[in-house]
Amino acid sequence: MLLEHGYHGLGIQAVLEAARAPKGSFYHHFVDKEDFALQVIDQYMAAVHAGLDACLGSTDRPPLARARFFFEMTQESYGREGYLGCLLGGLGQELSGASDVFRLRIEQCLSYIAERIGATLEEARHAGELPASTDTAHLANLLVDCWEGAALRSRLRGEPSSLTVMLDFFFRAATA
Amino acid sequence: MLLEHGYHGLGIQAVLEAARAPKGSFYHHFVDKEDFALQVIDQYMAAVHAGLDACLGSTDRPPLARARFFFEMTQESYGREGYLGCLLGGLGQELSGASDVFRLRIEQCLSYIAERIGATLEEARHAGELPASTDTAHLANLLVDCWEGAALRSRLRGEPSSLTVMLDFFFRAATA
DNA sequence: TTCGCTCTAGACCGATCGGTCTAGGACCCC
DNA sequence: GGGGTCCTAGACCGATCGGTCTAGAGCGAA
Repeated sequence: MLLEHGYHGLGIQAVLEAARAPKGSFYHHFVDKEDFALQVIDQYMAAVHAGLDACLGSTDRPPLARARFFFEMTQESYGREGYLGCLLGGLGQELSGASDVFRLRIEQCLSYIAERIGATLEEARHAGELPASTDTAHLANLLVDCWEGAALRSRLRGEPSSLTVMLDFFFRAATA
Repeated sequence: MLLEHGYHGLGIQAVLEAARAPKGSFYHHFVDKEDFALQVIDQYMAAVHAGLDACLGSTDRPPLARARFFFEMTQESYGREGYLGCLLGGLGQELSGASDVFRLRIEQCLSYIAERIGATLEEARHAGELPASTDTAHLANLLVDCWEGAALRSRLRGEPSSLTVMLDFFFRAATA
């Protein structure tokens, strides 16, 4: 719901109705709306963490394919939710002009993802999949940024082609 | 203000105070809040249109450099506003899950920008700056998407390096 | 002078907002 | 049985929300 309506567009009342929970319970579990949203982000990141572990930690693919696989799995999860894109991108855009708490948290999340991808890209570099001169940390951050842009476009169009086009372009260019 | 606070985070009262306008005037000029925001988008697009004309229409640079110049000028305008990123990206992320009016309008705006950039990339292709096999329409859409992602990251960090890194990567890859 | 149009002005409205607070149920331990 | 903890429950609160509405000022044309 937070992804669909955004932070300000989603009222507490609607959350309660969707969860069939009374207000007392909400404020027992969360300090306030901000805390709720931050916890939703944490939960989202737990899922991302699990996805990173599953995709990057496996050994049945070479490193570069493992990095790509993570994004392909992410694309599938978007599809299951109607191509509403990425929660981090959504909240990041909505809230970073007005809230440093969210801005820094979301920057931290994206940096974490880039760091994990970067480690795999470094493996790919050592394995000769990427040019030896590649700065894999920079490349990973660039990939995450471009992915967020493609996710926005996927969201606007309600379909996934921008994601696939971006991945194709990116991985072809990175290996050149 | 719409860029800083987002649509729902910005109340009419704050707009009125900033503009030193009374409510009667606001509702005289705009049907409702949605109309106001759509008009802000139109105004933003008028500025983008002017920037596209100025950057793409000039003849003192080759086509590819003209395309890049548009994004560099855009980056400068972001800088003047404190690196809050792109209004279209911001509103697109905030509103497209809940409002088809905004989703379609913003998709239209981004497509228009891509179309204009695509025409210049087509010139670049004819001039031999891009491989003959390049699908310039696809490439332009990809550039706009990646730009939006880099703009989000610039916004989160409050600085422009993601924009420059993305442009460098993109233009190097596109010409390869 | 009168009329019509454009625009400003702000009081007012009902609804919704996020959050506070009191009450009570369930469970466990002494 | 009593006390403590955890949690549910929802009435209540003041503030803000987007929008409506009435009044009036200014201007130009007839």
